[in-house]
Amino acid sequence: MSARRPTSVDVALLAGVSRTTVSLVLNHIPKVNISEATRKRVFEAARQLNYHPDASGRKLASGKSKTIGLVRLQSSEQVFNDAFLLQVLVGIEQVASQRGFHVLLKHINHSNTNEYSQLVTENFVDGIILSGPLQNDPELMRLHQEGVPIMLLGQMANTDIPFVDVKAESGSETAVNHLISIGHKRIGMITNAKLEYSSAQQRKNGYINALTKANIQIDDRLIKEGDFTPASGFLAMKEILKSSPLPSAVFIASDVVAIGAIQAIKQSGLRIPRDIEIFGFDDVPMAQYYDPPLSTIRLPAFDLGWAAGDRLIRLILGEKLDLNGILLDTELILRESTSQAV
Amino acid sequence: MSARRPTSVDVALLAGVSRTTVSLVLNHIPKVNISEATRKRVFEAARQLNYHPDASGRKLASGKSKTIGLVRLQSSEQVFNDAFLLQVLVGIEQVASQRGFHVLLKHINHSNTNEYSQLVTENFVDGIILSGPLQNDPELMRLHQEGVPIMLLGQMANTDIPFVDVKAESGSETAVNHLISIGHKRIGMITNAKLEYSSAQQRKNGYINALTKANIQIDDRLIKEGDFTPASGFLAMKEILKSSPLPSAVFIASDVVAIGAIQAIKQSGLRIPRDIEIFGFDDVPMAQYYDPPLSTIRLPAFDLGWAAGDRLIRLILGEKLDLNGILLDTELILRESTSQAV
DNA sequence: CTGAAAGCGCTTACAG
DNA sequence: CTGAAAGCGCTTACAG
Repeated sequence: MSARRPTSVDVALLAGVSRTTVSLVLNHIPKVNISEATRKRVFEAARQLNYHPDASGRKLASGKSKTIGLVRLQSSEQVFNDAFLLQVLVGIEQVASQRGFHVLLKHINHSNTNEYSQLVTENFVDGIILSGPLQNDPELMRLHQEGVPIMLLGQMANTDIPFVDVKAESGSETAVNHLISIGHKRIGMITNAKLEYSSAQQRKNGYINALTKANIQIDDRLIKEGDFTPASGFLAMKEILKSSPLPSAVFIASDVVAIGAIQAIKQSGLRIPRDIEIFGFDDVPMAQYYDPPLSTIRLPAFDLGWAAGDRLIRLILGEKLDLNGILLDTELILRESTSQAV
Repeated sequence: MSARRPTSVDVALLAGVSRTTVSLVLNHIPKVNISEATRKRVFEAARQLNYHPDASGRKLASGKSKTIGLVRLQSSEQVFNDAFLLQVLVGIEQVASQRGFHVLLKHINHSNTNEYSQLVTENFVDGIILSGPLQNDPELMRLHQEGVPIMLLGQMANTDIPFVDVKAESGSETAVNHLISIGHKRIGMITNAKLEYSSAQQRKNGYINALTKANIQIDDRLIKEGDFTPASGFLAMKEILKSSPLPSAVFIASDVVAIGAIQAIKQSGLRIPRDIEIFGFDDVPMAQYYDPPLSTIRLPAFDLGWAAGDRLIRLILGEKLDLNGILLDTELILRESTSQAV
């Protein structure tokens, strides 16, 4: 940059006050009586010099970085297909920017989970949002023990780490109940991910619950695992299509995985929903443009991000949270991939 | 956090050296002769105390934040549909983490473009990557003039701001040439975005070039504007379908916009590619799962992110770039949304 | 209503 | 081969 950056000293000099006053005024510290006239002079001087406080100076003195880290445990391929993440991200960003926080993004492979702790141990961020927590992550537990503000997007069993999640289990149950209500008895399932992801286990539980309550026998041969990608859905559906008799409906716990499964069905010459009905999960923006448009469970992705950001920031600011975790509702979205009639 | 964070003083004390030496050793400063024995002691002390240098202290002293900002000019709705962004993001992240940089993400609405300059004027980041530059952004020019390291993902006319972009114009031309080569004479187009985005103008230019060189008259009634979303593609295609005679093929400069257009075509009872052929652009991960799978122009999204990150970091480190801008190649991907035969 | 001073935790010439 | 010292630009008790 040209010239020298103006510092708070320059502003103080120009306004004829101390640096203390400059800081007090510019940061809008409440409960300090500073005359209107003085405030005016400070603001004017700052404007005139085009002064912007240096982030690192502020950070060092205050101990706060005003930055939150969004950490995501996923491989690159998984990320590429994550239509959901963007909405969450925007939710986080919006609440963060409202509160004067910045968002740092970090993708981590499973292999080196400890890489993200660096963010926090170097005081680079004031706290982190961990998306897609694994059921067993010792590094995470260590950080939590040390008092690092952490917000889980998802859930972890046997911990008191605060979280924001969606009622995935009841969402799945609703989906499968709907399939049962329109007459299906043989219902397959493809998970959204490996079961070590909490979201995968929850969604599967909902499926099991619905069938069990309806006294329908669980058939393990109709349950396959996806792993976030369309390709995994394609493969899983190929497997399911080998079973006999075929299921009349398949609940796929991820819209993105579902698109691959749909292609497998079409390639085998079957029609949706005539020959086989499909139910998704997530309601990604594209789902209504699938052919046929996908019945699914809407996840409030933006709200999820917003809530996680909001609660993490409150934690950072030292507020006590009323609840350790909150669960957002899902919504049943019926489109043409399932039959309308009862 | 429990206890007090260990500082470099603690390490120095334990290792029996000065803070200078601690800093020199831990940062692997080249060209300083420090005995192996001393180095060992420092490393051991740091390990023992679980010492991690504080980012803000380092930042303040060195003047470098080791962070780059990724700024994206888009509305929320546009972001939600941006399948492309994630791949770019991962590319940027990977090169950044290799070089020890972090990535800060910021989405900005057109309305307040000056919001992103704050990142840089507060020294929060060492430089920024601006994705989706508008053709007229005075704030950007100001930052560039001040010497702020900026890397454009896309291009801006009449500036010498460094950029990384894709050969979009020739990519479009290739796509349309292909359509011409298989016999189409009446070819429509839907842009990916409003023409104030450089990428939109480039892609349209390629379309115009191809038609012109083939001596096909441009028919403005067959050219509609998209704006990143499937919904915009749906609407644009509805318009095109009102024209008579109908085009036999439509080039849609965005796969995401194309999915909406495809739905409009199906709703009108026409078949793809039998009645109308569709050519996309971007090759988003989902494109091969469209029905029919979409012929498109592949954008090297990851490479684009990687190159932008790499070059920005080199700029930040004070290296001279050989070229002010680089252009990556696209690739023709033929699938079933266009007829195979010549 | 406002200021002088200490301190946050590093890096980096400079000196020897 | 290593250290003493200054300085980066803020904030924040403390004092008056």
